[in-house]
Amino acid sequence: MIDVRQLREHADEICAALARRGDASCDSQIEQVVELDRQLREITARRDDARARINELSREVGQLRRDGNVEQAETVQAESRALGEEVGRIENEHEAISANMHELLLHIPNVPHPDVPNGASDADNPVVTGPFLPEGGLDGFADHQRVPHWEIGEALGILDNERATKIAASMFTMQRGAGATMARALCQYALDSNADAFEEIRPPSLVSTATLTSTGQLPKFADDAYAIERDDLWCIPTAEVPLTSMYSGEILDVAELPARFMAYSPCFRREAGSAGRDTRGMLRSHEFDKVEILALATADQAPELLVDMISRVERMISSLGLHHRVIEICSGDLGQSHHRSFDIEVYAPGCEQWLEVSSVSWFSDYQARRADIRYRQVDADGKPVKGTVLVHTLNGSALAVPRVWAAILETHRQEDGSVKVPEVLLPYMRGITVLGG
RNA sequence: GGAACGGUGGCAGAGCGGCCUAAUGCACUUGUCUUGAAAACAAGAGACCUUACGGGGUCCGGGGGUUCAAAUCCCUCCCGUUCCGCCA
Repeated sequence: MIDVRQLREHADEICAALARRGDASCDSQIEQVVELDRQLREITARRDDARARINELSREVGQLRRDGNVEQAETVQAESRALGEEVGRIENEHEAISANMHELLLHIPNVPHPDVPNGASDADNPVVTGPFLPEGGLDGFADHQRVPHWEIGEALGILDNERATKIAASMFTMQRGAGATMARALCQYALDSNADAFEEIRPPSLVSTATLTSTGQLPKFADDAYAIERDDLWCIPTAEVPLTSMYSGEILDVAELPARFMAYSPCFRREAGSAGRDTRGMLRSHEFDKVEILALATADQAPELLVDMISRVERMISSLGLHHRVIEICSGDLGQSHHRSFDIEVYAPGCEQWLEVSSVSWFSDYQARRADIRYRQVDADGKPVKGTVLVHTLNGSALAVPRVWAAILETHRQEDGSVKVPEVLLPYMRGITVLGG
């Protein structure tokens, strides 16, 4: 959510910033919110005055009854009762306006960072780092690398999606043998690589409706999540969901910031609307493994953390011997909650496409307002300052297993058809150095 | 799943229709005293909304109800502890 107070005072600037997203409906929504906010404050004032009067009268009644003056007490009670009915009416009005305003606010997207490039769609996302490719560029890959991973996986007996489909449904995957080992090795490697700065969390994989609303998946994207209706729980689509909500409703000490967390988790996505797309191999599936990194920070700390998180992902991808580039998401392609966002893409020579393997994003205080995560500031002497401030949140995938797994198969396939395991994964591979060797 | 008991300020913990504008203790902050500290004494201290910056309102797990008035009574949901059952 964006800040209503900001909206009140700088509506024009916010409208202009949101216009860059290319969504024309924002102007009228903001106009409505500003008007509802005005009404709400007026009604709140009326309600509070009436309540103050009731409190006063009730105290009077108490005193009169103690004094034994029953008759006068009853007169005052009658007055108070009438006021109570009035408050009830005002409250209903207040409730209606407040709900209306909240609903509108939930749909107004975050303001893009000033440095976000203008653009209409993903076609306009500029490459900001790389591409890092072999000599000869996209033509520099050898013929033995130009085999799609689903063919490699099947030939080596380490991918068995047919059986995954049999026991679950289409778009579920299953790795076996050394393939399964390598999938797990990737998770361990990603966790170990970030353990210097991030606390490891093993969060719940099912969360409440309230939790899924805090991070913005609900109410708008309910169709994309698996629901367990009987118990009113949802399967998490990413560890971002439980990690962001860990401190919801809490007030942190500024000394605790930046607070950095990482978690391995399974991720469940219904992929509604994606049926039939990327159905082969590992490019898109209903359940996959991912290691997520996330930070709660002050506004000042956020830009530096963003850069750090991106370079962590880049280093990891490079260390696996993969070819990558970093693109910045342009204003028209930016997700609803995002303030600024970068994708790390890996080139998969077998299926001949750039695969999005990570998205690192800065949400400013947009998520924190929804999740109510704040911190207390201190002054120059280190003493707590009155009041609280919302944190900024950042997160990104440190490593999403399936697409990296696929890129490894294709990139490191050797002339004899086997696949060389990247050196950094060897400590987790139980002695396996080659898949299918 | 069954039963019992709980959920109150940073923590502990009283209150069980009206001086609750929430006792008391610990921790905290600021003063006084002191060379400094400790101790003692005194005062203060939360969050949120709103404001004509004087204030006003809300917050005792959540929601609803009874009442002139609810931390306190009623309903309901959530969470916790203990015991039983079941289980990895």
